[in-house]
Amino acid sequence: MITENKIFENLNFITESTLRKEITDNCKILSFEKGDTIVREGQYVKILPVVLTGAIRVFQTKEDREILLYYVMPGETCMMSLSACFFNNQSPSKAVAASPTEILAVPARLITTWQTKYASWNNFVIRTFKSRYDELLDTFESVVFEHIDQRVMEYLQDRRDKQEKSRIKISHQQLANELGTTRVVISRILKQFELSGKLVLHRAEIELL
Amino acid sequence: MITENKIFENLNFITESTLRKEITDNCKILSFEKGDTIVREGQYVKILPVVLTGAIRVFQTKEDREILLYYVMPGETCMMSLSACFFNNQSPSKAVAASPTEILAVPARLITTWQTKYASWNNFVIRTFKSRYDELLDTFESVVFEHIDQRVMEYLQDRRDKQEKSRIKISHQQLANELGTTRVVISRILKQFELSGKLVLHRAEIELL
DNA sequence: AGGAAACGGTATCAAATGATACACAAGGCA
DNA sequence: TGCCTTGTGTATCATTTGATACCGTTTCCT
Repeated sequence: MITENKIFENLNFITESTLRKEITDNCKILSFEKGDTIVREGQYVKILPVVLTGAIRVFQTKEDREILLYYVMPGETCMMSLSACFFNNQSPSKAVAASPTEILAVPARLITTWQTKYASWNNFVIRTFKSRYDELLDTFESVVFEHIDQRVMEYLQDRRDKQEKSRIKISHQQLANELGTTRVVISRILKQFELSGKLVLHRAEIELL
Repeated sequence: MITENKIFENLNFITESTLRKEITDNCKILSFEKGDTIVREGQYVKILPVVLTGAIRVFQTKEDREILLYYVMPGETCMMSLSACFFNNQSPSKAVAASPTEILAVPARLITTWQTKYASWNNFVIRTFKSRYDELLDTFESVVFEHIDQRVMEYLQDRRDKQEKSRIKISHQQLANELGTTRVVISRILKQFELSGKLVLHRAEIELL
């Protein structure tokens, strides 16, 4: 079936055929446009979104500031929702589709059931907890011990390594929102980097050298 | 037996008697003096420490700066070790006994076994992942969006609420190490708070009003 | 008692970051 | 074409935080 292909080509770590059947029987696919809000701050979460295509941006806000927590990529799920589902909690952060995105919506009640029943699902859950924690700890360390200019450079290098292109499409405002600072600060820092020959600035695009 | 009492009076969430037996058969109790290092940064972790008495302080360091991640209290375990055990990883942070501390040392290999076998253990694992994540996220938010003076006040109020005493035994240097800043900064802020009548300073002790 | 170590107060200066304001350019769209 | 939105450069000033230095006090240890 066409639907099953779409699901399991990104969820190939799910090996048990009985689990595959449970998934197709109990879950549905939801689609979001770029910019759509998937989870609001403080929302009670009833489903676990597993990304099939696209990406979800999870971030924190305070007044007009934002800071990125992480992106949920295909085959991954959202830490917030996962822990919120386990304990019927509110999500502490916002989640927005970073591009046109399709998710597999897993009903909250099945998460724990499957976890005791299927090794691969349990693995998925544990792996999510662990990698999201490590990620957050990493970001935490940067925020605590590093200056913004280093964080900017690391962010750009990280992006470059992931996309394997040295031109990164992002505006100064967006970059500020990723790092929890303001546009002016970013513009100032980027200009310094350009003057010292580390990168070249284009409109809404940064070219690392 | 006296040992079993010591173990399970703090681990009363472990209900299965078979699991209790496995614990007494396979685990041992380790004792640490205040200040003893339990896990070094970058160490491979072979056992999961579950605190029976005392407390473990888990924190990050960079040069001469420190910042608190969390305390592991009786009946709790350390997130780092847990995730390090699951994936045979290095611990990203340091752990030190905050007071004379006894731990139950669970061999790493049993963590996953028990997790699929015993509901209460699985619960313990998931609960640990979740609460440590929430804690870290909370600290993260403070560091990103708040000024140090607010963080100092929140730290003190938090301590007061936990110990139910308005006199908090802590030196300025220790407080700086909890919050990732320096002694002079803390002294300055505390003096402001004292002048504005929010607290009274004593030697190595802060009295909240 | 005497000295070392820990603790805290404070002044001075520097650096990092933030806030505000304004100007101009590029691109989209009616 | 003309206008509006978005993106960027940059100056000025304020605030926050950090670094350093020096001093006096308290506590601990021998």
